[in-house]
Amino acid sequence: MPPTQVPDMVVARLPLYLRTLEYLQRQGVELISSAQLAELAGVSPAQIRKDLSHFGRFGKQGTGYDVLHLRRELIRILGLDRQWPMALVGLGALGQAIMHYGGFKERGFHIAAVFDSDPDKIGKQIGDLVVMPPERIPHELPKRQIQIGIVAVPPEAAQSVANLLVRSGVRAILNYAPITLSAPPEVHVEQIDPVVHLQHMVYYLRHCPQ
Amino acid sequence: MPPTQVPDMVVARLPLYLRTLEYLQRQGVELISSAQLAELAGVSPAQIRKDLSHFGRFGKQGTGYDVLHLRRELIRILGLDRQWPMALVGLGALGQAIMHYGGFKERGFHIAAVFDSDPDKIGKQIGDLVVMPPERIPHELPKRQIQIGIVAVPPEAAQSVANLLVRSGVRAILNYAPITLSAPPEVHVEQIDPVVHLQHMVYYLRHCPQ
DNA sequence: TAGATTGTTAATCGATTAACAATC
DNA sequence: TAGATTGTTAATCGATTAACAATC
Repeated sequence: MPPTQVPDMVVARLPLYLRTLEYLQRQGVELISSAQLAELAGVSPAQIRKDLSHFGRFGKQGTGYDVLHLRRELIRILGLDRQWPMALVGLGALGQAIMHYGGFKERGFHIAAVFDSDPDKIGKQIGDLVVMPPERIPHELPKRQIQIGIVAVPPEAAQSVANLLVRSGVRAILNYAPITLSAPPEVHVEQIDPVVHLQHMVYYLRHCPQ
Repeated sequence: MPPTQVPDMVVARLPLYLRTLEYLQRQGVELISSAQLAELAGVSPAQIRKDLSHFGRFGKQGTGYDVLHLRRELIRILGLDRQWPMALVGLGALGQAIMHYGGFKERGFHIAAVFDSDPDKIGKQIGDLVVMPPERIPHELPKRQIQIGIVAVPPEAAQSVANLLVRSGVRAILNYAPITLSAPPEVHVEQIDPVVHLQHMVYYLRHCPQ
């Protein structure tokens, strides 16, 4: 129950469990064992039980876990029982794709402010938002209580955008620029770089027979 | 020198080092110490030296690493000294964004075949490719020597697309569908799900003061 | 040579797994 | 009750870090 100090690797797996439970719910499954859930989530049964034990006791011996109940508990633990507004910086091809990505709204996230430094884009309407210049970040973010920033600018600009976001009260940054951002320890940064994943896998294509 | 058995976590970090070296090269830096490289890559100096030691000795005591030389070595180690053609399955909003993502070509990856099951999309020209139905995957992939697949279909369809890719000789899958794919151990699967990253970070927004 | 930094070993740290008592 | 599966402890495993001899 008390999140005394949960390892970050454990927290990182909770969204995977949640996603699997949502999948099971769509399939109409009501009850699931740690063994079955582990199979679907790609981890070991012991790991699921150990991970969950950091937060409480959610199963029933001899029976397993109630899918709907465990899902609700994970939503509560992760803090997903509310909407999370985000700021998107950068409206190039990538930024526009992020802007229109359907997966956010479904799961409680939405883009509540958009910024780009291109004069041709500033003032343009996108959905129900108007593109603003980055100088407006320090004013707009606190006003809209935005704590999450998405960085989708070229790598040269990414660090200065991140600094601006941090100065404006952002505490979580999802970085799509192919560069490692530095940020104070209280700001959480995660990175999405498809090429890094591809390069990682290519190592094995080259080093494994066939 | 001999990749006797390198831990996967080490291989996973090599692309980050490579990316940092490319950044340094753009900045005109020619020589770098493990301490400086570590700072930029967001890891510890000892970890960089330990990681590299699995593959050989690339530095010079008292001096550090030659940026250009270490970059070339990492490219060779990762198997990036060639072009890698990929197959993209799914041409919804996400698939189209992936199709037009500029980061691939720059770094030696390109989409060499596109598939979608929508009759309205099949036959359409995109760049210099023609959209084909998924049934063509087993024929087209071996013909074009494609070993990498990108999955960008709805979650319900993702596992069956993955199965089809595996049967057609793919050995690496980059999965954008929000579901954990199962695949035989010789096939490497990596996942990109921005919402999982956001959910992970939100835990700390909720659990840390302020 | 003196100073700096690597490459490598040994020590520490933490995460995963195995096993089983508790219990539904 | 008998069977099944959790929650939890202890053992294992592996990754990271610290430290320093080697060496440029």
